[in-house]
Amino acid sequence: MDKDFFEQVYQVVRLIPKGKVTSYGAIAAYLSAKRSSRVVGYAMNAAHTVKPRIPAHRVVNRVGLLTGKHHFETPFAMQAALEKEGIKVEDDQIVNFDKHFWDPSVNLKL
DNA sequence: CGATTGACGTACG
DNA sequence: TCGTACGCCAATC
Repeated sequence: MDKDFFEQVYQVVRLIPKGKVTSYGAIAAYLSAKRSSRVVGYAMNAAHTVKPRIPAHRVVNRVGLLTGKHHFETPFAMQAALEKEGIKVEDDQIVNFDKHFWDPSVNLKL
């Protein structure tokens, strides 16, 4: 099994603290593949096929937009999950996204 | 095997 | 400042 890019992505997503969110580009950049941001999103697409469940609801695009909410079991699942963690979501967009933003590299540096 | 799409991001006009 | 175009990697048609 070639724990490829996908495994790495899942690993990072699982490391996202509760009440925090990150972006595809951040994960891609952390994996030194910022140019493959799309692949990160694709990995998330298959995230539901991996175990344990991947908190994909904590992963959004760089503007904090819940672009992938439509891929959840229900479009509300993502927003509900975020709000449940204390993150406000308005118009499918995370409020104070920059404030809730979490970078994988931060976890390492610290 | 070639073309298109996608949960993105950056560059250019 | 806003809108459009392109690139990047992988999977699907």
